[in-house]
Amino acid sequence: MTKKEQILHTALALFAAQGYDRTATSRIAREAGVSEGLIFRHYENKAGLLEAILDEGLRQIAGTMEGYRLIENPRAAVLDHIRRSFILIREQEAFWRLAQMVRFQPEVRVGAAAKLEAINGFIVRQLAEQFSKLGARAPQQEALTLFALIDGICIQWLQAPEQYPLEDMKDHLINKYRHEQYGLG
Amino acid sequence: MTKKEQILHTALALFAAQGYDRTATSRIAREAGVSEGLIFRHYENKAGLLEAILDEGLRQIAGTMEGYRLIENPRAAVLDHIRRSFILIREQEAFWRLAQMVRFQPEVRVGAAAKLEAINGFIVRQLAEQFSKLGARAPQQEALTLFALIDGICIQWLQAPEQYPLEDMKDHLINKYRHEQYGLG
DNA sequence: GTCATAAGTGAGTAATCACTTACAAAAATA
DNA sequence: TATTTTTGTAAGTGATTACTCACTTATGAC
Repeated sequence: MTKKEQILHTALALFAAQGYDRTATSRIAREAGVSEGLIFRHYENKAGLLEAILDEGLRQIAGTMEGYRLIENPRAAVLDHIRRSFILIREQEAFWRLAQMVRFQPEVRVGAAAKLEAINGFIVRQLAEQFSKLGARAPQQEALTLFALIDGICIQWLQAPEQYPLEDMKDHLINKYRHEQYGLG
Repeated sequence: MTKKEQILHTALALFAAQGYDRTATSRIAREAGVSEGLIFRHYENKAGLLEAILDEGLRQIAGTMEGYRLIENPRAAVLDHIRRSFILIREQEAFWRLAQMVRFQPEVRVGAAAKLEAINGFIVRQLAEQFSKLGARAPQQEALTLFALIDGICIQWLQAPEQYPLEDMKDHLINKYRHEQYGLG
């Protein structure tokens, strides 16, 4: 791992644990084992470091959420989306925690919001298409519902990872969406 | 409005708009039309001011969520919960935005987390009871699902209040939970 | 009216922090 | 080998900020 990567990695861990504003660049440097100046050699400023972290995380999310259209059966596609989402939740805990904290920070919204909204929009559109194929009366709302549900579960879990029954919720969700009849409603 | 209330009110607005750490106490004082020293006469420190704000918000939420047990019909109770939740979302926008931002901040979690979790626990328990009466196979998971869903919708809306179809989602949710058959699944 | 307490002010301060700068070592390039 | 570029460091620095303190003004209680 290069020192530049070391900085990124350490900053993610500290930002996620204490918050962006409460993490001093001097602390990042110390824990990463580099001089403080090096941070500003590799990244324009502290905000630039944050944006690099978010970019890297979003890149991985986009990667995981790629193989969408490959699945023909719409119900299988929805279930696959749920499974992939829970994998991402578990694998990227620090990133999600950081993302949650800076989500409403105006400064950040400018930089990373566009990319995040692009991914979100893509996912919701894909989901809506699947729900449409399943005969849902309001596919758009169904898609937004599932999206919000996964988001909400992720947040609840982040708040108490050792207590929240994440695995149970995944099974419950999959079971729910395996049998749901959208045409009836 | 007393100057103490003025401080609280102004601080909520600024914290919600810019974030807790990015809001200087000098700024709060200026916008509230008081001297900076007065803030520390009425509140022990900046964190104490934040806690007072959160306490006040939680008090109102607890109030709105009180009249629960009054409703006999379990399905009506669930629908009532959904309606009350959406009212709270709309009425307390600034509070929710602030709550979202500080939700993962360790320092805050110590103070306000206990109260919030008490309210959340109460709500989830009530919901689980209603779902149980409705014959749900997994009432606890059903309750957590609805809770996470509302939480997720709130967050999505907060992120783009002018674009997110909050009213549509409320109608969709109510319609969904009006007809849902929990015993089948 | 007097006194005690509460409300309010504003200038000051110690500490923190993001960022700079001057310089050195290492690596790449020729 | 000589030179240019990249990577790295250590010691600042100016600005910001939460909080204090000495002091003044208002509010009751008796």
